[in-house]
Amino acid sequence: MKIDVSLPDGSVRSYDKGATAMDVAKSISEGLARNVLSAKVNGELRDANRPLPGNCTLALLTWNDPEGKATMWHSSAHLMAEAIEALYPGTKFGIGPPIENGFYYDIDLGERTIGEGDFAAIEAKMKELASKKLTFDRKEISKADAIKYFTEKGDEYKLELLDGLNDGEITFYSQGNFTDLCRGPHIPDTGSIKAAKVMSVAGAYWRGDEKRKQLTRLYGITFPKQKELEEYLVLLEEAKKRDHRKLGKELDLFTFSERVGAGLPLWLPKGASLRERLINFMKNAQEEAGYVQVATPHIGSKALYETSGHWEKYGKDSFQPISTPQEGELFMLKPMNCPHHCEIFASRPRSYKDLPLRLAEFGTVYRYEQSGELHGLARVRGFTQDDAHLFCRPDQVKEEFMKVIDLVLLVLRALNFESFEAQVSLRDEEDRSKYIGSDENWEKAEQAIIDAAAASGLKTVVEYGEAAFYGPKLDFMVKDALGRKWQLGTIQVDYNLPERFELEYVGSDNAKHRPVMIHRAPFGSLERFIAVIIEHTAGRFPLWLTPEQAAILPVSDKYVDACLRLAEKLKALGVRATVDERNEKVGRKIRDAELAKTPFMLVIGEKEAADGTVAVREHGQGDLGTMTTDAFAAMLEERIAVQLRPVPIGME
RNA sequence: GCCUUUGUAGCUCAGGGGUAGAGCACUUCCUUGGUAAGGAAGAGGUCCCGGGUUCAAUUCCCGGCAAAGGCUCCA
Repeated sequence: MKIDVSLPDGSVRSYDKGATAMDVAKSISEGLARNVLSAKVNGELRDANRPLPGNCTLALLTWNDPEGKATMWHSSAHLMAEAIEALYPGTKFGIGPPIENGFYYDIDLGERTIGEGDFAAIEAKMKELASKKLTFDRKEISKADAIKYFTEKGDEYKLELLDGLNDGEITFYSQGNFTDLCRGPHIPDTGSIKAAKVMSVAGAYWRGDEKRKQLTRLYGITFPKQKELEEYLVLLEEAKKRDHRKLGKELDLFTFSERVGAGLPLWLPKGASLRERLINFMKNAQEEAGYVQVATPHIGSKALYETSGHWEKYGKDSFQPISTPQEGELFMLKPMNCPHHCEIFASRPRSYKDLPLRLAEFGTVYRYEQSGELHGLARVRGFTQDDAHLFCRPDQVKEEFMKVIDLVLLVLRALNFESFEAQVSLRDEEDRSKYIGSDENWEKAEQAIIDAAAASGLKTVVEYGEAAFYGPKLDFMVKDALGRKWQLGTIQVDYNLPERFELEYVGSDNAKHRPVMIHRAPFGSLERFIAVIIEHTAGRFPLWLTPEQAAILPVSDKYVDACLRLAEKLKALGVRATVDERNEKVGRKIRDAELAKTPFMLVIGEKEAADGTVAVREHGQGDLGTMTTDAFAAMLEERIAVQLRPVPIGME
């Protein structure tokens, strides 16, 4: 008996019945066989050493495949569990899944506690066990036997997990002295794990339920090469250095004050100027795209949010209504701009000829985020959205949506985000109670997004349960310079709010029609966006955006006057530059300007003051030589033009 | 919101039941120095806030607030 195996390259190979994915790998090359971690058989993840079920499609997964990594880390969780069981007998185990960077295992150590000081011992034990090349053995087991095993072991967590499983679908995996309830798959043996590190320890509730016992969650990561672990640790160090909270302080961009309140950022002059430049950039782009600016207050009556549905949905978790001397009068801090914009649309009769109407506002909104969620600028309670609402006819939705996609891509290009993906965020497939509006409207909106994204040539991934409560979204996830993912811009199609606000326009048929709304914010929020660009650029902002483009450094205070005149001249030429008038040596001024990440330093001494030139030094590059002031300004202008040049849109 | 940890000068941090410490930053003076830290002197603190224990609390205990990490949540 032979079976046919179709490989991803399209080839079909024939094997004896009972062959495993590993056998297939060996038949291709020894090297591949060494690197195989798991396999995808007919689209299903399986152990590489399990016999293939018959004719099938097969993809061999290695460390280069995300699913291969996940298999390795899942197995590593088991390995860590074995190490923990060896070091701390009697430990009970919860769950131990792979995560984006590594894995964790939730454990119950009883009276014992574990701290960073214990990590080294666990790592050593893991490495010792890994080097034994222990195989992961899969075993199908009856529910009764499984219960018996964990009852004898006294592990109530596993028993609870078993409770939710059906007889006949239960499997155990064993390696060395450790046996775990597990669906698998696992790597062939622990020999692929060459480097292991326990990263951190934290508390986590059993099954994420705060009413239940808190277990100890141990995070770890493993690699097939020691060198990769070292590179990973370097990356973590780099991420720490780029932390926007740290850089925000060092670069004088923003601050927080206990007295003002948690999650309420205070923009310092440099940060505010940077923010202003982002706003102007977006205003210009929007003006070209036919938007009009509007402005609305920071509060609105409670009734407004009852109409929009926000009160019902988020009222109890929001900043509570503001009362006035008048009995029964209540106002809310606005959590979104859309209700205000709906009322602008409704302020007079609208014709189909007026559409699309694109109302834009840098609107500051306030949301009561849980205290534990606040995080620098990335998660705050008061923030400014580059918000706009497009009111259009149903037949305009697709084109308008595609234009918004172009705008988002323009923004990503201008800030050098090379890598990104678009996520179609749809309703939760099961629980629909979280959303307002009819199924019919939702389906129209979902289809509109999928169509527009496809027509724009965007590659998308679909996520269920990520929609806004009034409509589905297209969210842009960018990868920063360190490969970390951030959610930035969002575009949403909404058939529901126009209904709730009874918005209408008169069509060419002289009848009333309901417009469709598109909500969109390419930056998302300025706060979050700035947090991301700080970390993406490590504080070395693009020249057009950076608060200070050049530091003018007099060699001694004899040349301060010349420097001040130079600053005036540069200002007239559109260059942002300030003079370092301190009584310090030029070496010191250069050092401080370098640390402040100022892109250019202009050293002015006797020679430059006399002939009106500047000695230019570039951040991180060193001395560029002497040039005229005009030539320097022209160089800046040219560099900025290159940074902002529209690049033909090409997807990843 | 929950768990753990932390909170000392503008910043980074040491210390410790009995009158508060360093480096950097800041002020003044000296120095006028050409591409990553010139020198000296000085000023600067409600030791997060409130309560308790104690002869005595910045230190120990309790409660709050804030921050970090994690969990849950996110219009």
